Amino acid sequence: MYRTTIEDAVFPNCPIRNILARLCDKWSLLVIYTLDKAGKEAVRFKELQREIPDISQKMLTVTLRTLEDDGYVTRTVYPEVPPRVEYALTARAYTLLPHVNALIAWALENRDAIMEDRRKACKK
Amino acid sequence: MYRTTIEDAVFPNCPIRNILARLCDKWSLLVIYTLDKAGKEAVRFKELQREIPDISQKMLTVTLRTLEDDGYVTRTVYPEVPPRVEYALTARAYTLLPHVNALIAWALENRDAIMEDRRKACKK
DNA sequence: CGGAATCCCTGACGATACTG
DNA sequence: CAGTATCGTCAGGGATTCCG
Repeated sequence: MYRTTIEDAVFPNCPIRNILARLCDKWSLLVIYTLDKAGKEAVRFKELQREIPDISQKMLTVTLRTLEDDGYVTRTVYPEVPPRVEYALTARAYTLLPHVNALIAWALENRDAIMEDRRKACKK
Repeated sequence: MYRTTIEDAVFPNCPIRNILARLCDKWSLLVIYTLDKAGKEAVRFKELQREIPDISQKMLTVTLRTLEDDGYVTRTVYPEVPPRVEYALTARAYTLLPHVNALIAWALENRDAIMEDRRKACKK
């Protein structure tokens, strides 16, 4: 199973590439947002899948592992049968969340106008 | 020449997927940031390439066109020889910029800690 | 100078099947 | 339940060439 690359080759210190580009893959922001929205301390794997119905099970696993690697998420395995695994946001993730939520709010406000522009551009 | 997809199939109204995921490709944020950083009204194509040396000419073109489609950037062609084309951020882009800059600042603050976590995770 | 067109390839991602 | 393993696809992206 793969994970995304560790560092950008040409600009190893570029915060946009090394930190933001990683958060900006297809699913990461959505997973963080969903974990927060749940309003609980911890969320089970299956529950996340229900909240994001069109993510594949593989990509949910990979995304969570990558988020764990970068310290946004903790993964807790309870030695039960059947197994129970819970994911929770870290303190770091909570300092990021206001910015993410601001972005989402901005996107919501501008969605209609942007989609309209996009449609126009598409017809040309 | 391709451009990224227009709408997300399953959640056509999801602001994260339709607006943010588009901004979060490999180059868009960096181009917006670079246009802003230049501190001018308009920036020429070649100049952008110099500022982002490892972007290919094709991807710079595609990224700029997509940003134009979504109304973040204007493209002005001057009928000269040799041709001159200038790109500028729109008002919409300027309302987005504070959020982007906040994210970049956050990434800078947390870069060392995140990279450290990432390295540890990598060794396991 | 600022592209467009073409070719090509990697890796991100999905689907499916299997497992402790 | 929460994964891992395997395989296949294809779109994102690079390199190169050509053009007004």
